[in-house]
Amino acid sequence: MTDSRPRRRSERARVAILEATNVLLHDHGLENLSIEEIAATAGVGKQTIYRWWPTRPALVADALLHRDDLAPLLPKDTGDVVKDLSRWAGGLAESLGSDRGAATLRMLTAAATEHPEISRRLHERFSGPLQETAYERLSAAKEIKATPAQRRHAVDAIIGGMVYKVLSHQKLTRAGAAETVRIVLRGLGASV
Amino acid sequence: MTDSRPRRRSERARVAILEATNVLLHDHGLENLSIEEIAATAGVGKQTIYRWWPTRPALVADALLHRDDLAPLLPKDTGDVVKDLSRWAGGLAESLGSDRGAATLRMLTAAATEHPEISRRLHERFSGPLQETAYERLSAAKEIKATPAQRRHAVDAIIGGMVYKVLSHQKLTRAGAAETVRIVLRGLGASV
DNA sequence: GCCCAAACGAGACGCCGCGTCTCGTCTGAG
DNA sequence: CTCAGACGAGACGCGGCGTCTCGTTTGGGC
Repeated sequence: MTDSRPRRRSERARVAILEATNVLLHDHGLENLSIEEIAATAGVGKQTIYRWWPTRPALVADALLHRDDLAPLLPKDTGDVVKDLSRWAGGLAESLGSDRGAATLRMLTAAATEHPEISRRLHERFSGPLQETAYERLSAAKEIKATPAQRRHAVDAIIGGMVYKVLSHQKLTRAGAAETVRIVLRGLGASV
Repeated sequence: MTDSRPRRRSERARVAILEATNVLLHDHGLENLSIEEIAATAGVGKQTIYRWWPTRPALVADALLHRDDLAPLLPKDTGDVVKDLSRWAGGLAESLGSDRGAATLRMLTAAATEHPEISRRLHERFSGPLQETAYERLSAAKEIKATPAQRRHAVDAIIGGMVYKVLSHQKLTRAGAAETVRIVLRGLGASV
Protein backbone atom coordinates (compact mmCIF):
# COMPACT_ATOMS: atom_id res chain seq x y z
CA MET A 1 0.00 0.00 0.00
CA THR A 2 2.74 2.47 -0.96
CA ASP A 3 1.30 5.88 -1.69
CA SER A 4 3.21 6.61 -4.87
CA ARG A 5 1.71 10.03 -5.44
CA PRO A 6 4.10 12.92 -5.47
CA ARG A 7 1.38 14.57 -7.52
CA ARG A 8 0.22 18.04 -6.70
CA ARG A 9 -3.53 17.56 -6.91
CA SER A 10 -5.72 20.60 -6.40
CA GLU A 11 -8.07 20.01 -3.48
CA ARG A 12 -10.15 22.98 -4.54
CA ALA A 13 -10.82 21.43 -7.97
CA ARG A 14 -11.47 17.99 -6.51
CA VAL A 15 -14.15 19.21 -4.12
CA ALA A 16 -15.71 21.53 -6.70
CA ILE A 17 -16.06 18.62 -9.14
CA LEU A 18 -17.63 16.28 -6.58
CA GLU A 19 -20.08 18.93 -5.40
CA ALA A 20 -21.01 19.95 -8.93
CA THR A 21 -21.62 16.29 -9.73
CA ASN A 22 -23.98 15.93 -6.78
CA VAL A 23 -25.86 19.10 -7.72
CA LEU A 24 -26.34 18.02 -11.34
CA LEU A 25 -27.17 14.46 -10.26
CA HIS A 26 -29.98 15.90 -8.17
CA ASP A 27 -31.15 18.36 -10.83
CA HIS A 28 -31.01 16.29 -14.03
CA GLY A 29 -30.66 12.71 -12.81
CA LEU A 30 -28.04 10.09 -13.57
CA GLU A 31 -29.15 9.64 -17.17
CA ASN A 32 -28.63 13.24 -18.21
CA LEU A 33 -25.35 13.81 -16.39
CA SER A 34 -22.69 15.21 -18.71
CA ILE A 35 -19.02 15.67 -18.00
CA GLU A 36 -19.03 18.94 -19.93
CA GLU A 37 -21.65 20.43 -17.64
CA ILE A 38 -19.89 19.19 -14.52
CA ALA A 39 -16.68 20.88 -15.69
CA ALA A 40 -18.50 24.11 -16.50
CA THR A 41 -20.40 24.10 -13.19
CA ALA A 42 -17.28 23.34 -11.18
CA GLY A 43 -15.27 25.98 -13.07
CA VAL A 44 -12.77 23.38 -14.12
CA GLY A 45 -11.21 22.08 -17.34
CA LYS A 46 -12.52 18.77 -18.63
CA GLN A 47 -9.01 17.35 -18.58
CA THR A 48 -8.89 17.80 -14.82
CA ILE A 49 -11.84 15.44 -14.51
CA TYR A 50 -10.45 12.89 -16.97
CA ARG A 51 -7.05 13.04 -15.28
CA TRP A 52 -8.38 11.74 -11.98
CA TRP A 53 -11.46 9.64 -12.80
CA PRO A 54 -11.26 6.83 -15.36
CA THR A 55 -15.00 6.54 -16.01
CA ARG A 56 -18.23 8.38 -15.39
CA PRO A 57 -19.57 5.78 -12.90
CA ALA A 58 -16.34 6.12 -10.91
CA LEU A 59 -16.93 9.85 -10.63
CA VAL A 60 -20.55 9.32 -9.64
CA ALA A 61 -19.50 6.86 -6.95
CA ASP A 62 -16.94 9.29 -5.52
CA ALA A 63 -19.53 12.05 -5.57
CA LEU A 64 -22.02 9.91 -3.64
CA LEU A 65 -19.28 8.88 -1.19
CA HIS A 66 -18.47 12.58 -0.71
CA ARG A 67 -22.03 13.40 0.44
CA ASP A 68 -22.03 13.96 4.18
CA ASP A 69 -25.80 13.63 4.57
CA LEU A 70 -25.76 9.91 3.86
CA ALA A 71 -24.17 8.56 7.04
CA PRO A 72 -25.76 5.13 7.49
CA LEU A 73 -28.27 4.87 10.32
CA LEU A 74 -27.11 2.26 12.82
CA PRO A 75 -29.04 0.36 15.52
CA LYS A 76 -28.54 1.24 19.18
CA ASP A 77 -27.94 -1.31 21.91
CA THR A 78 -30.30 -1.01 24.84
CA GLY A 79 -30.30 -4.73 25.57
CA ASP A 80 -33.65 -5.32 23.87
CA VAL A 81 -32.87 -6.67 20.38
CA VAL A 82 -36.40 -6.55 19.10
CA LYS A 83 -36.92 -2.96 20.15
CA ASP A 84 -33.48 -1.86 18.95
CA LEU A 85 -33.81 -3.39 15.51
CA SER A 86 -37.43 -2.31 15.12
CA ARG A 87 -36.53 1.29 15.83
CA TRP A 88 -33.52 1.09 13.59
CA ALA A 89 -35.53 -0.38 10.70
CA GLY A 90 -38.28 2.15 11.33
CA GLY A 91 -35.88 5.04 11.08
CA LEU A 92 -34.34 3.56 7.97
CA ALA A 93 -37.79 3.13 6.44
CA GLU A 94 -38.71 6.72 7.16
CA SER A 95 -35.51 7.89 5.53
CA LEU A 96 -35.69 5.63 2.47
CA GLY A 97 -39.45 6.01 2.19
CA SER A 98 -39.32 9.75 1.60
CA ASP A 99 -39.25 11.03 -1.97
CA ARG A 100 -35.72 12.26 -1.58
CA GLY A 101 -34.51 9.11 0.15
CA ALA A 102 -36.11 6.85 -2.43
CA ALA A 103 -34.60 8.87 -5.28
CA THR A 104 -31.17 8.60 -3.66
CA LEU A 105 -31.53 4.86 -3.14
CA ARG A 106 -32.54 4.38 -6.78
CA MET A 107 -29.57 6.44 -7.90
CA LEU A 108 -27.20 4.42 -5.72
CA THR A 109 -28.68 1.22 -7.13
CA ALA A 110 -28.36 2.41 -10.71
CA ALA A 111 -24.78 3.54 -10.18
CA ALA A 112 -23.93 0.21 -8.54
CA THR A 113 -25.50 -1.68 -11.42
CA GLU A 114 -23.22 0.00 -13.94
CA HIS A 115 -19.95 -1.42 -12.65
CA PRO A 116 -19.01 -4.13 -10.10
CA GLU A 117 -16.17 -2.09 -8.62
CA ILE A 118 -18.50 0.87 -8.07
CA SER A 119 -20.98 -1.49 -6.46
CA ARG A 120 -18.32 -2.76 -4.08
CA ARG A 121 -17.27 0.73 -2.99
CA LEU A 122 -20.82 1.94 -2.42
CA HIS A 123 -21.72 -1.23 -0.53
CA GLU A 124 -18.63 -0.86 1.62
CA ARG A 125 -19.76 2.59 2.66
CA PHE A 126 -23.54 2.34 2.83
CA SER A 127 -25.22 -1.06 3.02
CA GLY A 128 -22.16 -2.84 4.43
CA PRO A 129 -22.09 -1.06 7.80
CA LEU A 130 -25.85 -1.54 8.07
CA GLN A 131 -25.54 -5.27 7.55
CA GLU A 132 -22.58 -5.63 9.85
CA THR A 133 -23.95 -3.78 12.85
CA ALA A 134 -27.38 -5.38 12.55
CA TYR A 135 -25.67 -8.76 12.37
CA GLU A 136 -23.53 -8.04 15.38
CA ARG A 137 -26.50 -6.72 17.34
CA LEU A 138 -28.27 -9.98 16.48
CA SER A 139 -25.30 -12.07 17.51
CA ALA A 140 -25.03 -10.35 20.89
CA ALA A 141 -28.62 -11.18 21.82
CA LYS A 142 -28.71 -14.19 24.15
CA GLU A 143 -32.34 -14.98 23.42
CA ILE A 144 -31.59 -15.74 19.77
CA LYS A 145 -30.40 -19.20 18.91
CA ALA A 146 -29.35 -19.26 15.30
CA THR A 147 -26.37 -20.10 13.13
CA PRO A 148 -24.27 -17.27 11.69
CA ALA A 149 -25.68 -18.06 8.24
CA GLN A 150 -29.22 -17.76 9.56
CA ARG A 151 -28.42 -14.39 11.09
CA ARG A 152 -27.05 -13.22 7.74
CA HIS A 153 -30.17 -14.33 5.94
CA ALA A 154 -32.33 -12.58 8.53
CA VAL A 155 -30.46 -9.29 8.13
CA ASP A 156 -30.63 -9.54 4.34
CA ALA A 157 -34.36 -10.25 4.49
CA ILE A 158 -34.95 -7.15 6.62
CA ILE A 159 -32.79 -4.79 4.57
CA GLY A 160 -33.69 -6.44 1.27
CA GLY A 161 -37.37 -6.21 2.07
CA MET A 162 -37.07 -2.45 2.45
CA VAL A 163 -34.92 -1.98 -0.63
CA TYR A 164 -37.30 -4.13 -2.65
CA LYS A 165 -40.30 -2.08 -1.53
CA VAL A 166 -38.62 1.13 -2.67
CA LEU A 167 -37.44 -0.28 -6.01
CA SER A 168 -40.89 -1.67 -6.79
CA HIS A 169 -42.56 1.60 -5.75
CA GLN A 170 -44.45 0.13 -2.82
CA LYS A 171 -45.12 2.11 0.33
CA LEU A 172 -42.34 1.87 2.87
CA THR A 173 -43.48 2.89 6.33
CA ARG A 174 -41.98 2.98 9.78
CA ALA A 175 -44.65 0.59 11.04
CA GLY A 176 -44.22 -1.83 8.14
CA ALA A 177 -40.48 -2.06 8.64
CA ALA A 178 -40.90 -2.66 12.37
CA GLU A 179 -43.43 -5.38 11.61
CA THR A 180 -41.01 -7.07 9.23
CA VAL A 181 -38.33 -7.03 11.93
CA ARG A 182 -40.75 -8.63 14.38
CA ILE A 183 -41.64 -11.39 11.90
CA VAL A 184 -38.03 -12.18 11.08
CA LEU A 185 -36.83 -12.09 14.67
CA ARG A 186 -39.68 -14.32 15.79
CA GLY A 187 -38.49 -16.65 13.05
CA LEU A 188 -35.06 -16.64 14.66
CA GLY A 189 -36.56 -17.71 17.95
CA ALA A 190 -36.95 -14.36 19.69
CA SER A 191 -40.10 -13.86 21.76
CA VAL A 192 -42.00 -10.90 20.35
CA MET B 1 -60.32 3.57 -24.06
CA THR B 2 -61.12 3.97 -27.78
CA ASP B 3 -58.51 2.27 -29.91
CA SER B 4 -58.04 4.97 -32.53
CA ARG B 5 -55.45 3.06 -34.50
CA PRO B 6 -56.27 2.08 -38.03
CA ARG B 7 -52.50 2.02 -38.47
CA ARG B 8 -50.83 -0.65 -40.54
CA ARG B 9 -47.89 -1.56 -38.32
CA SER B 10 -45.35 -4.02 -39.66
CA GLU B 11 -45.15 -7.02 -37.36
CA ARG B 12 -41.95 -8.13 -39.04
CA ALA B 13 -40.23 -4.85 -38.16
CA ARG B 14 -41.60 -4.82 -34.63
CA VAL B 15 -40.27 -8.27 -33.81
CA ALA B 16 -36.94 -7.65 -35.55
CA ILE B 17 -36.42 -4.51 -33.45
CA LEU B 18 -37.27 -6.21 -30.15
CA GLU B 19 -35.01 -9.16 -30.89
CA ALA B 20 -32.14 -6.97 -32.07
CA THR B 21 -32.50 -4.97 -28.85
CA ASN B 22 -32.25 -8.10 -26.73
CA VAL B 23 -29.21 -9.31 -28.65
CA LEU B 24 -27.38 -5.99 -28.29
CA LEU B 25 -28.47 -5.69 -24.66
CA HIS B 26 -26.79 -9.01 -24.01
CA ASP B 27 -23.68 -8.23 -26.07
CA HIS B 28 -22.89 -4.64 -25.10
CA GLY B 29 -25.02 -4.02 -22.00
CA LEU B 30 -27.61 -1.36 -21.28
CA GLU B 31 -25.06 1.44 -21.12
CA ASN B 32 -23.72 0.99 -24.64
CA LEU B 33 -27.02 0.36 -26.35
CA SER B 34 -27.49 2.64 -29.37
CA ILE B 35 -30.60 3.13 -31.44
CA GLU B 36 -28.49 3.35 -34.58
CA GLU B 37 -27.06 -0.11 -34.03
CA ILE B 38 -30.46 -1.59 -33.18
CA ALA B 39 -31.83 -0.21 -36.45
CA ALA B 40 -28.89 -1.54 -38.44
CA THR B 41 -29.05 -4.96 -36.76
CA ALA B 42 -32.80 -5.23 -37.24
CA GLY B 43 -32.52 -4.06 -40.86
CA VAL B 44 -34.87 -1.21 -40.16
CA GLY B 45 -34.94 2.56 -40.57
CA LYS B 46 -34.36 4.61 -37.40
CA GLN B 47 -37.65 6.40 -37.96
CA THR B 48 -39.51 3.09 -37.58
CA ILE B 49 -38.12 2.82 -34.06
CA TYR B 50 -38.84 6.43 -33.15
CA ARG B 51 -42.35 6.15 -34.60
CA TRP B 52 -43.41 3.47 -32.14
CA TRP B 53 -41.27 3.98 -29.03
CA PRO B 54 -41.08 7.37 -27.32
CA THR B 55 -37.87 6.73 -25.36
CA ARG B 56 -35.02 4.30 -25.15
CA PRO B 57 -36.10 2.87 -21.76
CA ALA B 58 -39.57 2.18 -23.23
CA LEU B 59 -37.97 0.15 -25.99
CA VAL B 60 -35.77 -1.71 -23.53
CA ALA B 61 -38.80 -2.55 -21.41
CA ASP B 62 -40.72 -3.89 -24.41
CA ALA B 63 -37.71 -5.92 -25.46
CA LEU B 64 -37.45 -7.50 -22.00
CA LEU B 65 -41.19 -8.16 -21.97
CA HIS B 66 -40.80 -9.84 -25.37
CA ARG B 67 -38.31 -12.39 -24.04
CA ASP B 68 -40.00 -15.73 -23.65
CA ASP B 69 -37.33 -17.26 -21.42
CA LEU B 70 -38.27 -15.07 -18.48
CA ALA B 71 -41.58 -16.60 -17.43
CA PRO B 72 -41.72 -16.06 -13.66
CA LEU B 73 -41.28 -19.20 -11.57
CA LEU B 74 -44.36 -19.76 -9.40
CA PRO B 75 -44.82 -21.89 -6.26
CA LYS B 76 -46.76 -25.16 -6.46
CA ASP B 77 -49.50 -26.13 -4.03
CA THR B 78 -49.00 -29.53 -2.45
CA GLY B 79 -50.66 -28.56 0.81
CA ASP B 80 -47.35 -28.04 2.61
CA VAL B 81 -46.67 -24.28 2.60
CA VAL B 82 -43.20 -24.49 3.99
CA LYS B 83 -42.08 -27.09 1.49
CA ASP B 84 -43.80 -25.37 -1.44
CA LEU B 85 -42.35 -21.94 -0.74
CA SER B 86 -38.91 -23.34 0.11
CA ARG B 87 -38.71 -25.15 -3.20
CA TRP B 88 -40.05 -22.15 -5.05
CA ALA B 89 -37.53 -19.81 -3.43
CA GLY B 90 -34.79 -22.37 -4.03
CA GLY B 91 -35.57 -22.54 -7.73
CA LEU B 92 -35.73 -18.78 -7.93
CA ALA B 93 -32.38 -18.51 -6.17
CA GLU B 94 -30.78 -20.97 -8.56
CA SER B 95 -32.09 -18.99 -11.51
CA LEU B 96 -31.18 -15.55 -10.17
CA GLY B 97 -27.92 -16.76 -8.67
CA SER B 98 -26.44 -17.84 -11.99
CA ASP B 99 -24.25 -15.38 -13.86
CA ARG B 100 -26.80 -15.00 -16.60
CA GLY B 101 -29.72 -14.67 -14.20
CA ALA B 102 -27.94 -12.11 -12.06
CA ALA B 103 -27.01 -10.08 -15.13
CA THR B 104 -30.62 -10.11 -16.28
CA LEU B 105 -31.90 -9.08 -12.87
CA ARG B 106 -29.43 -6.19 -12.75
CA MET B 107 -30.50 -5.10 -16.22
CA LEU B 108 -34.15 -5.24 -15.24
CA THR B 109 -33.37 -3.21 -12.13
CA ALA B 110 -31.42 -0.62 -14.06
CA ALA B 111 -34.14 -0.29 -16.69
CA ALA B 112 -36.78 0.05 -13.98
CA THR B 113 -34.72 2.71 -12.22
CA GLU B 114 -34.69 4.90 -15.33
CA HIS B 115 -38.41 5.57 -15.50
CA PRO B 116 -41.38 4.92 -13.14
CA GLU B 117 -43.69 3.79 -15.95
CA ILE B 118 -41.11 1.27 -17.16
CA SER B 119 -40.76 0.08 -13.58
CA ARG B 120 -44.51 -0.45 -13.33
CA ARG B 121 -44.70 -2.49 -16.53
CA LEU B 122 -41.74 -4.71 -15.65
CA HIS B 123 -43.06 -5.26 -12.14
CA GLU B 124 -46.48 -6.15 -13.54
CA ARG B 125 -44.92 -8.87 -15.64
CA PHE B 126 -42.11 -10.21 -13.49
CA SER B 127 -42.05 -9.50 -9.75
CA GLY B 128 -45.80 -8.87 -9.51
CA PRO B 129 -46.94 -12.43 -10.28
CA LEU B 130 -44.23 -13.74 -7.94
CA GLN B 131 -45.53 -11.62 -5.09
CA GLU B 132 -49.17 -12.36 -5.76
CA THR B 133 -48.93 -16.13 -5.97
CA ALA B 134 -46.62 -16.37 -2.98
CA TYR B 135 -49.05 -14.18 -1.05
CA GLU B 136 -52.02 -16.31 -2.06
CA ARG B 137 -50.17 -19.51 -1.24
CA LEU B 138 -49.49 -18.00 2.19
CA SER B 139 -53.10 -16.96 2.67
CA ALA B 140 -54.41 -20.41 1.82
CA ALA B 141 -52.33 -22.07 4.53
CA LYS B 142 -54.46 -22.74 7.60
CA GLU B 143 -51.50 -23.06 9.92
CA ILE B 144 -50.50 -19.45 9.39
CA LYS B 145 -52.22 -16.84 11.48
CA ALA B 146 -51.24 -13.44 10.22
CA THR B 147 -52.81 -10.24 8.95
CA PRO B 148 -52.76 -9.53 5.22
CA ALA B 149 -50.19 -6.79 5.83
CA GLN B 150 -47.95 -9.26 7.67
CA ARG B 151 -48.18 -11.70 4.76
CA ARG B 152 -47.18 -8.92 2.37
CA HIS B 153 -44.19 -8.02 4.49
CA ALA B 154 -43.18 -11.67 4.67
CA VAL B 155 -43.31 -12.10 0.90
CA ASP B 156 -41.37 -8.87 0.36
CA ALA B 157 -38.73 -9.99 2.87
CA ILE B 158 -38.26 -13.30 1.04
CA ILE B 159 -38.12 -11.86 -2.48
CA GLY B 160 -36.32 -8.69 -1.38
CA GLY B 161 -33.73 -10.73 0.48
CA MET B 162 -32.86 -12.55 -2.72
CA VAL B 163 -32.84 -9.43 -4.89
CA TYR B 164 -30.69 -7.66 -2.34
CA LYS B 165 -28.17 -10.51 -2.29
CA VAL B 166 -27.82 -10.34 -6.07
CA LEU B 167 -27.56 -6.55 -6.22
CA SER B 168 -24.93 -6.49 -3.48
CA HIS B 169 -22.98 -9.34 -5.14
CA GLN B 170 -23.48 -11.81 -2.31
CA LYS B 171 -23.84 -15.52 -2.95
CA LEU B 172 -27.39 -16.57 -3.59
CA THR B 173 -27.88 -20.30 -3.11
CA ARG B 174 -30.80 -22.68 -3.19
CA ALA B 175 -30.15 -23.64 0.42
CA GLY B 176 -29.85 -20.04 1.59
CA ALA B 177 -33.14 -19.05 0.01
CA ALA B 178 -34.90 -22.07 1.53
CA GLU B 179 -33.44 -21.15 4.92
CA THR B 180 -34.75 -17.60 4.60
CA VAL B 181 -38.21 -18.94 3.80
CA ARG B 182 -38.09 -21.15 6.90
CA ILE B 183 -37.09 -18.21 9.10
CA VAL B 184 -39.81 -15.93 7.78
CA LEU B 185 -42.56 -18.55 7.87
CA ARG B 186 -41.63 -19.52 11.42
CA GLY B 187 -41.98 -15.83 12.17
CA LEU B 188 -45.52 -16.00 10.79
CA GLY B 189 -46.38 -18.81 13.14
CA ALA B 190 -45.76 -21.83 10.94
CA SER B 191 -44.14 -24.85 12.54
CA VAL B 192 -40.91 -25.59 10.71
C1' DG C 1 -57.92 -5.83 -58.51
C1' DC C 2 -57.06 -0.91 -57.82
C1' DC C 3 -56.18 2.96 -55.06
C1' DC C 4 -53.89 5.71 -51.84
C1' DA C 5 -52.59 6.93 -47.31
C1' DA C 6 -49.56 5.41 -44.17
C1' DA C 7 -45.70 2.78 -42.83
C1' DC C 8 -41.51 1.36 -44.48
C1' DG C 9 -35.85 1.26 -45.47
C1' DA C 10 -32.36 4.30 -46.23
C1' DG C 11 -29.70 7.84 -45.16
C1' DA C 12 -28.56 13.08 -44.91
C1' DC C 13 -28.76 16.72 -41.57
C1' DG C 14 -27.48 19.78 -37.53
C1' DC C 15 -26.58 19.22 -32.86
C1' DC C 16 -24.27 17.90 -28.77
C1' DG C 17 -21.47 15.39 -25.63
C1' DC C 18 -17.59 12.39 -25.81
C1' DG C 19 -12.55 11.75 -24.91
C1' DT C 20 -8.11 13.67 -26.60
C1' DC C 21 -5.14 17.29 -27.58
C1' DT C 22 -2.69 21.55 -27.09
C1' DC C 23 -2.23 25.95 -25.53
C1' DG C 24 -0.44 29.42 -21.87
C1' DT C 25 -0.78 30.08 -16.78
C1' DC C 26 -0.38 28.88 -12.02
C1' DT C 27 1.60 26.60 -8.01
C1' DG C 28 4.02 24.16 -4.57
C1' DA C 29 7.93 21.01 -3.27
C1' DG C 30 12.76 21.19 -3.15
C1' DC D 1 13.89 30.82 -7.37
C1' DT D 2 13.17 27.15 -10.23
C1' DC D 3 10.61 24.04 -12.93
C1' DA D 4 7.77 19.95 -13.50
C1' DG D 5 3.35 19.02 -13.39
C1' DA D 6 -1.38 20.25 -12.52
C1' DC D 7 -4.42 23.70 -13.87
C1' DG D 8 -8.48 26.43 -16.87
C1' DA D 9 -9.82 26.98 -21.33
C1' DG D 10 -11.21 25.46 -25.41
C1' DA D 11 -10.41 23.40 -30.31
C1' DC D 12 -10.75 18.99 -32.52
C1' DG D 13 -12.67 14.71 -34.83
C1' DC D 14 -15.88 11.28 -33.80
C1' DG D 15 -20.20 9.05 -33.15
C1' DG D 16 -24.89 8.74 -31.66
C1' DC D 17 -28.91 11.65 -31.13
C1' DG D 18 -33.57 12.84 -32.91
C1' DT D 19 -35.64 14.95 -37.13
C1' DC D 20 -36.28 15.27 -41.88
C1' DT D 21 -36.96 13.90 -46.51
C1' DC D 22 -36.52 10.85 -50.11
C1' DG D 23 -38.62 6.93 -53.07
C1' DT D 24 -40.72 2.24 -52.23
C1' DT D 25 -43.80 -1.10 -50.24
C1' DT D 26 -47.98 -2.61 -48.17
C1' DG D 27 -52.50 -3.63 -46.77
C1' DG D 28 -57.38 -2.07 -45.70
C1' DG D 29 -61.45 0.05 -48.17
C1' DC D 30 -63.95 0.23 -52.15
